[in-house]
Amino acid sequence: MSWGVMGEHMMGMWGAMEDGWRKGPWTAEEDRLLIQYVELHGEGRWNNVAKLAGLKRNGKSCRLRWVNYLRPDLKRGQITPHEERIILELHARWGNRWSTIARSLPGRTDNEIKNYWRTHFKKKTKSSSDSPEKTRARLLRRQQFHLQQQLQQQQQQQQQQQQQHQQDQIIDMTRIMSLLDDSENRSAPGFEYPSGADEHGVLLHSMMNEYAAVAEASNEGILWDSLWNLDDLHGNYMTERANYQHNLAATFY
DNA sequence: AACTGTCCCAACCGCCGCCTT
DNA sequence: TAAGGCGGCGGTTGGGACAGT
Repeated sequence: MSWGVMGEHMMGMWGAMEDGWRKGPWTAEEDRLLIQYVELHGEGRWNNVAKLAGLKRNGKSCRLRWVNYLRPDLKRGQITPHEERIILELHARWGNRWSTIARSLPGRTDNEIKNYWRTHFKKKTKSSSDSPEKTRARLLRRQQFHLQQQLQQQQQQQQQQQQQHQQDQIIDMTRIMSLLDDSENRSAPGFEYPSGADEHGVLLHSMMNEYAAVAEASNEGILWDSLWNLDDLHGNYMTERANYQHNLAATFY
């Protein structure tokens, strides 16, 4: 049963309007009204939605629905290995600043990344007690399930791909610039990075060179692989960083 | 077949900072 | 300058789907 249909079914229960506002799952009709509102008035001024669109939802609920679900530029489907690595990398640097992390992943929401981190981190700590076979089987099943979902979403994504490609190139440069900032901040008082991270600067320069080398190719896959494979050239740094990530994560759970 | 555990995701809640008046 | 409103953010919850027992 879809959320929309279910929402309609549950109007009586969920729809109970404390303070005059509806809560719970959104119906297809509510979605339609919200999309219509944003098309006409743009994002923001969410408290006006009730007045102008006739929705019995408060502003926060409308904003959340739009940002996390209805926005046309959202990327559906499973988090890719590249995205996963970016999440790990940025989480190691910024901690639970999900919205900040989300800004580096076009089409992904803070909510999505937050959910992903929680479930996958929990899985990792827990699965240490599982047998490797069990873990593999579970992952395989899940991959098959997601593959089916991806096929359905492929067509939709193809339409967005061209726009996405341009955006990704901007993000690549943003990443490099933020690393530059980070590199500068390392000398700032109070900054602590794991020992062995001296190669950070070298890594950064390698990335810059690599970026310049592959930029001409204008191939997203090559670009990202080149950037991320650099990690493997800096084993010590990565080991230290992994420890750092582990310790950081441990402070959150 | 029924129950249990796990994964995943949508949605809500409460807090905080910014902006406007 | 203070107060109130609003939007953004991170944490948490609830529940469906699915697999394992």
